[in-house]
Amino acid sequence: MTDDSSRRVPKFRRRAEARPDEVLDAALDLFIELGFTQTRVDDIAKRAGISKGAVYLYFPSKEAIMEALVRRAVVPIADSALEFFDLDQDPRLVITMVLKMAAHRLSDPKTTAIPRIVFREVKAFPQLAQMYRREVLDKVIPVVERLIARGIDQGYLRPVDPHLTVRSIVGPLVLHVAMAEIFGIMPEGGMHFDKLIENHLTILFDGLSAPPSAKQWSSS
Amino acid sequence: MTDDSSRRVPKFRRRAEARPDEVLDAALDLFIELGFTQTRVDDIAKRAGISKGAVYLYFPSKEAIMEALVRRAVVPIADSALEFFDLDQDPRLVITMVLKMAAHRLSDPKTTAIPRIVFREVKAFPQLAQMYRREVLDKVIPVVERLIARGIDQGYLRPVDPHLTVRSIVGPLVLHVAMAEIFGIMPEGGMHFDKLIENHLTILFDGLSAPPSAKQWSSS
DNA sequence: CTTGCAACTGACTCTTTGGTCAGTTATATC
DNA sequence: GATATAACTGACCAAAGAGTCAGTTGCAAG
Repeated sequence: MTDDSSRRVPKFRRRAEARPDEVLDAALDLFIELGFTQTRVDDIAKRAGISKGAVYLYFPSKEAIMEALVRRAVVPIADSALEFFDLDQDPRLVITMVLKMAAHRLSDPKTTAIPRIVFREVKAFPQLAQMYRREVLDKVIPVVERLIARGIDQGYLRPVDPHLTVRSIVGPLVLHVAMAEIFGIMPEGGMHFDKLIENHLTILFDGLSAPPSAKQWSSS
Repeated sequence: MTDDSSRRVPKFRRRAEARPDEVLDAALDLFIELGFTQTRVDDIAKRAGISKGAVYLYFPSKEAIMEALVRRAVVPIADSALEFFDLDQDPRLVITMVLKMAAHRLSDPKTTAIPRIVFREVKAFPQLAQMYRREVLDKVIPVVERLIARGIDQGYLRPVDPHLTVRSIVGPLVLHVAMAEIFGIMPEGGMHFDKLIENHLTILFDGLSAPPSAKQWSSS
């Protein structure tokens, strides 16, 4: 921990350079399954195929594992989300594409793993929520807001509040996942993300109200 | 603990009949603040103004406190929610009323306390989630679905999937609360529930798309 | 084969905390 | 005041689990 002399060439023999990642993978599974407090460091070690002592060669504490876990996952998320935004399209096309992509990704439990952990451990690790916010939400949300604002300017969308409208766009998808995750409430026969998105997009763009010819509705 | 003779009239002297509720109140605060595992029984006792031993006079274990806590809260929730549903109205009026009422209630952190606890402790206490589902969601959701189905039959609403549409109605509100709770993301100057609901209802009923005269959109 | 060292082990310590219980206090009744 | 007993206390115990470290193992270089 003290010297870093010239002879320390990085290609030196080493039985396992991949250990830290193996530990994080093991920890991820267990933190999802049991939560942070209920997971024993010994279990993480066992699952990673090493002893508890070895874990402490790579991480100074259990909390550090949690931190590293989220840090490792957090950066790629925003990047992969942002690549679908094209601000020069009809925003409805972009929203359609992005939601379909999101739904597809959410079919894989791995996608929701990190958010789930962050949600559950906010109180114990506020810095994780901050990190997630900074690295993911603060990057993605403004882009969506800009997309909406632009859509309004260009006459595609009615004049709505971009900030609040973000919630109307993604809220249903989040709730769909959350209800299934927490309460096991889902459509018969599966999550049917495609149907959810289709149903949601219809409402989102065209509204719930029956066409003009039907009984009217004036927003008070 | 063994006899129950005739002289045991229930009005007998007793210094505190309200103790169990006091313990639950204390536990609620602490479970929200710290989560179940991080909360010590001693802390619950202290906050309830008694000693740890006294807690065990009323509850056989720490887990039993958690269980009783949710059980106590869960029944009134559905009842108070259902009183606002009137199936013979224009469903848009009903939805508007209910969402405004919900938003008002959500301004009080107490309202979200139990759901937050249930959410955080699902893995450790699956029976809590089941209880919440049975006592709250399974009572409320079907009513909303019936409201939507009826609205479609009566020509107020377009033909959508009632089950999935529930998510489009309440998802945005849930996300609004969750984002504020977890990440501190909210509109400048406060939660502005009124504005959220207004913005959401506009979209929900009339859609995001600009009026017909503008550029068109055909749902593929 | 010998040597050197990074990688690793697992028994141990120390702290925390759920749960117990022998003893104390407060109150109602006579 | 005397007595019975419900209500309560807090010191104690035992289990669990985070973190430590003296010792062991296995690989690479000469």
